[in-house]
Amino acid sequence: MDVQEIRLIRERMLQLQRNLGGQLKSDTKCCGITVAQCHALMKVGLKGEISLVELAGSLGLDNSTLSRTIDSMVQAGLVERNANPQDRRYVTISLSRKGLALYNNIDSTFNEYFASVFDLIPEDKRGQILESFTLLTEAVSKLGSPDCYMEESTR
Amino acid sequence: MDVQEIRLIRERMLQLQRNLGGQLKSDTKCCGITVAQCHALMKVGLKGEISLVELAGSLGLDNSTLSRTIDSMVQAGLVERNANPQDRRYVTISLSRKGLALYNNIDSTFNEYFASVFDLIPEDKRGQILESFTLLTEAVSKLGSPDCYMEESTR
DNA sequence: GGAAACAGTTGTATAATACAACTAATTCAT
DNA sequence: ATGAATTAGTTGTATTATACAACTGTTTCC
Repeated sequence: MDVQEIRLIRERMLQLQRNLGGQLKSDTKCCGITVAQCHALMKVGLKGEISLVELAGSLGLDNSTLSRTIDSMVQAGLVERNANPQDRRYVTISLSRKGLALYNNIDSTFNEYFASVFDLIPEDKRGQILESFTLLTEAVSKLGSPDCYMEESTR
Repeated sequence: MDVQEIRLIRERMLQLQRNLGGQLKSDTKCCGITVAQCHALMKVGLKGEISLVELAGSLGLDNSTLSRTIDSMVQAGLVERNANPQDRRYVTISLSRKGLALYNNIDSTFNEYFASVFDLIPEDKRGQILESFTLLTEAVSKLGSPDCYMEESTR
C-alpha cells in the first residue's frame, strides 16, 4: 500500500473518530451521564456482572480511575457494588434497575443510529464494511504498540 | 442490516478505537508531548499555517481549550503564534523547526505503523478497507447527531 | 460612527486520567 | 502451616483535557 493511501486512511479514521466522539459526547451529556460512565455502563450491561479489574482492563483504564468512575455511578444509582463471597478481594459490579433501563435505551439508540448510517450506504457495500473492521481490529490487536520512535535530536 | 451485525460492528469500532487510542497515548508520552498537543501538531503540520478558530473547529474543540493547548506548545517550542497583519484579530499558528522535525517524525511513524498493520491483512482486502472508511465517514458526516433520546422515566 | 460580529484570551469549574502508596484477601512455596 | 508474594481494590495527589462565561481588541456593516 502506498503512502498516499495510508495518509488518506489515517485522515478518514481520525475524522470518523472525531465525528463519533462528538456524537457520543452530546448523547451522554443529554442523558445526564459522562462519557466515561457511558463506556463503563455499556460494558457492565454487556457482561451482566464484572469485577473492577476486569472492567478496567477491558476499557484500558487504570484500576484507580475506574474505581472512581464506579463511585460516581453508584452515587447516581446506575450500578451496584457487591463483595464477591467466593473471593472477598473482588467486588462484583452490576447494573441497578435504573442502570439497566439506561443501558437498554442507549443500546437501542446506538443500534438505530448505525442502522441509519448504513441506510446511507449502498447495500452491496455493507458487508465489506463489517469485514474491514474485523480485519483491521484483528491486525491492530496482533501488532501491539511500536517502540518509541523519537530521536534525541528533535527533543 | 440486522441488529446482530450492527452490534458486532459497534463492538469492533470501539475495540479499534481503544487500541489506536492506547497506542497514540504511549507514542505521544514517549516523545514528550500530550495527546492534545499531538493532534494539534499534526493538523498544523498538514495545513502549514492556520488560525486558532480554524484549528479549534477542525479538531472539534472550544477556542479556549485550544488557546491553552497552543500556549503549552509555544512554551515547548513546537509552534509559533504570530499576529496576522491583514486582520489583527487572527493569529497564525505555524510549526517551529523543532515542531516540524517532530511532525515529520510522527507522520512517518504513523505511516510505517499502518503499513505494517496492512501487511498483516490479505492484499486483496486492502482496497476495500479504505473504501469502507470513506463510505462510513461520509455517511456519519452526512447524518449528524441524533436528538436526545432519553425518556424522563429513566432519569 | 456606533452596533454587531468575530478572534482570541482568561477565569473558573469539572471530567478523565495515571502513578504511587496503601489495606485487605488469597495463594504458594518451602 | 506460616510467612512471602501476589492480587483486588481504594485513596492521595498531580496533571491533562475540556467547556462555558465573561472579557478585550479588531473588523465589518448599516
